[in-house]
Amino acid sequence: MAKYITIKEIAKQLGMSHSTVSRALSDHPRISAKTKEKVRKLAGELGYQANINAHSFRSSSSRLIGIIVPDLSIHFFARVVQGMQEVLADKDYALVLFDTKEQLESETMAVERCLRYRVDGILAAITMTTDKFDHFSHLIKQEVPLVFYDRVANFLPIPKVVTNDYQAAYNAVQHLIQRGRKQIAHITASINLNNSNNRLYGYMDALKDAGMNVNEALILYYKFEPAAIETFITKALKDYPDLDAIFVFNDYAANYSVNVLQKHGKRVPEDVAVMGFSDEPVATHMTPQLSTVKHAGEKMGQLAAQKLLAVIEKKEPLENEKIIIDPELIIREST
Amino acid sequence: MAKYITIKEIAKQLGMSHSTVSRALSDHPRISAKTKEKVRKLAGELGYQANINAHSFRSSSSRLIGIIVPDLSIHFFARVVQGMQEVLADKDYALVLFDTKEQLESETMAVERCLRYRVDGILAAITMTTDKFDHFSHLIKQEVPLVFYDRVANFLPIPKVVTNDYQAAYNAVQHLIQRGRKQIAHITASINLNNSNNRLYGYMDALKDAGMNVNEALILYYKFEPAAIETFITKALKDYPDLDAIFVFNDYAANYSVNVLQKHGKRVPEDVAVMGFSDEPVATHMTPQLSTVKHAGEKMGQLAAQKLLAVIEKKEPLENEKIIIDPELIIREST
DNA sequence: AATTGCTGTGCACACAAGTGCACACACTGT
DNA sequence: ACAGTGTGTGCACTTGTGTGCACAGCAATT
Repeated sequence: MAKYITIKEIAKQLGMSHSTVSRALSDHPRISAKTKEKVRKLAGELGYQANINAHSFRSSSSRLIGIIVPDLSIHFFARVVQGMQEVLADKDYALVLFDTKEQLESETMAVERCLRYRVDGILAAITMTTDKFDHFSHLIKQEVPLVFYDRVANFLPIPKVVTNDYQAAYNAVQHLIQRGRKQIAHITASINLNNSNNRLYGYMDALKDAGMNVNEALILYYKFEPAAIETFITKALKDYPDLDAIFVFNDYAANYSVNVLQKHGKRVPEDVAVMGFSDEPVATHMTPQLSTVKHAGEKMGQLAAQKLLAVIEKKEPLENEKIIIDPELIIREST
Repeated sequence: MAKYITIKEIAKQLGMSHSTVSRALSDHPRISAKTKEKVRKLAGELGYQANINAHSFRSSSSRLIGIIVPDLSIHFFARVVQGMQEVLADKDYALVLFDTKEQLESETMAVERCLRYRVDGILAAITMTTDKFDHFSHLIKQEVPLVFYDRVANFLPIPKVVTNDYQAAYNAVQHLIQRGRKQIAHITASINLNNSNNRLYGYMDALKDAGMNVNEALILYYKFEPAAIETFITKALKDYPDLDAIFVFNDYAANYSVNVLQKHGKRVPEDVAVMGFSDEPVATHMTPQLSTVKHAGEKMGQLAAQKLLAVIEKKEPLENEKIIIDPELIIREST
């Protein structure tokens, strides 16, 4: 069992009361310089570290922030968490991490655990399967500071940090059109996430605004079975031999699409341009390097953490504020 | 401020003492079924969650495990953390995450914070720049359960979970030799990590055992400046036109090496075979797909967490045990 | 010399939850 | 009727830290 050093131990060794030690360590004016020196010296030697646990009682602040992440192995989310830590560590908060593995059940459990650990606030991105929100409503009722990032439940009246998926998709498709592409397919996620829906609407509107038709046969609602992409592209190439661009909702699926196209003897970008979304590492590792939309993970993490701190520290009531990170196209070789 | 529900609140609303509520919730035999029912009903309605903080006082167990990671955005480490969570969540531990960004200073701070939060144990991988170990010695002195994973300080007498880097590299190079390669270069990391050193020794011994010479001119001690790889390969191709394989210490650098080779008009694997290390997502996303060595992140996380739990629960003294995960070659297109 | 002021220290309590112990009450048996 | 037994509940104390308040000790002022 760990032998943690407490102020009591220091007090015992110095023959003074624990309150004197406490005051000496917090540089209280009514403690003599001599006593302070003695206490600090011994604390240093013993490697004393204040028990945050005990401190949380009096201050009713645990100095813990709950981080709810759908899948940490997605590079974007790892970057978000890094951004959060940068901001939170500065203010002496630690991160309690919960990876929900895209499972609603894990998400509910994560929220419960956050309550038990009495976290000072929660940063959450919902799973792809989240269709109940009682656990979040409950947090709001108990006035636990909560900020959504990236994957948000729009109808819940709390701050949210998101990328402008609609605009990003619109710009991406507009870019393809400006490159002279006439027949642009789209692969989207067949789930109830605003992100992919907004990207879908951005795609549609960009086409419409350019006077082009939206063709449902050229839209794949992808359910994360790679084979569906191959089937879709094969059929699309047969039915629409003039297909000359695909806009894909994430870089992994875009990479897979490129592989399928190349298998069919299509050159990318000469025959078919491919545009991804997120700027994951894969984008620069593929051949050709993928044009994509920057999904600024670190920045999103920082903004979300800053917003949460503002809510915690200023005791602002939760507001339905939306912080939007503007999209940025990254044009590489695939378009 | 968050309105957390306490047993006191429940007791107040039901007009009984908090100890009765406490006993009712823990199904104490001396509480009537009627009382238990009333308490449980109200607890459910109010969304009561026990305060782990308060509980840690009496049990002197915070139910927190400190996770020290060099860089969460490296896919391998994200997988390790996921593996850890799988094991720890089952036992009702939560993860306090510290990303050290490969900085010794951050690592020292992370250890201090772990002490302040009174974590029940720590899982750590050291940074590439860690050359002082006082912070870890201090943990050992205070008997805080500690297990190293992947990046370990060998001389510290605590459990470690590692992949057999030597054997993995040996097998990888042996595979290249079996494919008929005669002139095999190696790119290693020029840092004091056992991992890359062991991979280097594995490379050397595989060559020697096959009766081949180790040529220092064909070894690059890489300092994470990509330009160095281009310079190295260009010079190696000029000086040794028969260069027909490169074994690289990680997949990202391997991917970059493939790009450089292709730029020089070399076909991979026909002219030069390339072998990576880690099986990061990039390995399957590149063209050609990269042969590499499996670096089983999730499994490593699970093993490390299990070992830590064993130390915590059985109160085993820290031992200098080494858990070795056997290497597994993944042969794809690049060899 | 007595009073006042100032400074340093210690005591007691707060916080949330759990537990040993004591006590109250109901019921049983003699 | 009363001791004995069993059951349900509350009190008080525990944990580490910080803070309000009281008080001790000493110096300065009256």
